[in-house]
Amino acid sequence: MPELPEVADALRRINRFVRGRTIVAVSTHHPSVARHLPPAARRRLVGRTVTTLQRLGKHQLFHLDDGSVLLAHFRMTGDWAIARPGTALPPFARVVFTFDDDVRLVLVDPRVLGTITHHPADAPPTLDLGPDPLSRRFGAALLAEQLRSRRGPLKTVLLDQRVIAGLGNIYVAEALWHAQLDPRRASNTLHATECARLAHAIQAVLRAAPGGRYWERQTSDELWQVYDREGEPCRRCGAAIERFTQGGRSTYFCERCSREGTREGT
DNA sequence: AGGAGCCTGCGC
DNA sequence: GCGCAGGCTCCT
Repeated sequence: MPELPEVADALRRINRFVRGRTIVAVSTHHPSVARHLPPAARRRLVGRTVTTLQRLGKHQLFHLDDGSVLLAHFRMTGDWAIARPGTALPPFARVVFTFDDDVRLVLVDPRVLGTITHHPADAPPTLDLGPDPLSRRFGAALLAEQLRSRRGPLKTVLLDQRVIAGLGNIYVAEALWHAQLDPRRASNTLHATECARLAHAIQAVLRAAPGGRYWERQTSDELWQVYDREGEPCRRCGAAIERFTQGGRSTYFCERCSREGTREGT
C-alpha cells in the first residue's frame, strides 16, 4: 500500500505500540524476507529497544537504542498490522517482531516484495532521496530546480525518488491531472507558472490522500480523478481518460486537459 | 528508454 | 487461463 501518505499513516498507527518497547523475538515466515533479515541480524535485534520512528520518502527507519537502524520498505503490497497477545497472526504475515509486552508488530505483505534490513550504527543506510514534497521547503522554486536537472518525461522524472521522495504511480497521475500537464512532456521544458501549478497540485493530492488501506474502501473510480479510470469521462472536461505505458507502468491522463493546460502555461 | 526480475493474488 | 498490480533494481 505504499505511497507517501499510506506509509506516513502506517507509522502513525504503530507508533504507540512500538516506541519505547524492547524486541524479545523476531521471526520470518517467507524465504524472501529471510534473505534480507538473516538469522544473525534477527539475533542482533533481540534485546534492542525502539527509540524513535522516522519516515524518509517511502522508507521507514526504526532507530534502536544501540544506534543501529531497522529499515523497512513496503514496496507494492506491504503494511503493518498489530497482533495483540493471544490473537492469531493475520493472513500474509511475513515478519513478526514480538515486544516485551507480548504485542507483535507484523509485516503483512502478500507479494513479499517488501524489505526489512538491519543496519549497524557504524554502517547506516544510504538512501539518496530528493526533497520531501510535504516538507516546508518544498515549493515551486525547488520543484523547478529539480525538474530542470533532468530531461526525461515528466511522469518518469516525478517517479524518480532521487528527484522527489515519496511520489508513486497514483499520485503522480493525480497531480499531473490537477496541474493539467502532459506526462510525456520533457521535465526540463516546464515554465515557471507550470512548475508552480504542479508543486501546488502535488501537495494538494498528498494532503487530500485517503490515508492507509485505501484499497479496502470504495472503488477506485470514486477515489481518483484519473488513476485506473481508462475510458471513463474526465471530471473536468468529459473527454475519455486515456491509458498508455511509460517506463513499464500505466499512465492515465486526459489529453484534452493537458492541451488546455499547456496553452495556459505559455 | 525499454525490459526482466523480484513474488503472489485478484478480477476478468 | 491471462493480464494486471500502489516499487525499485539491475541489465541490455
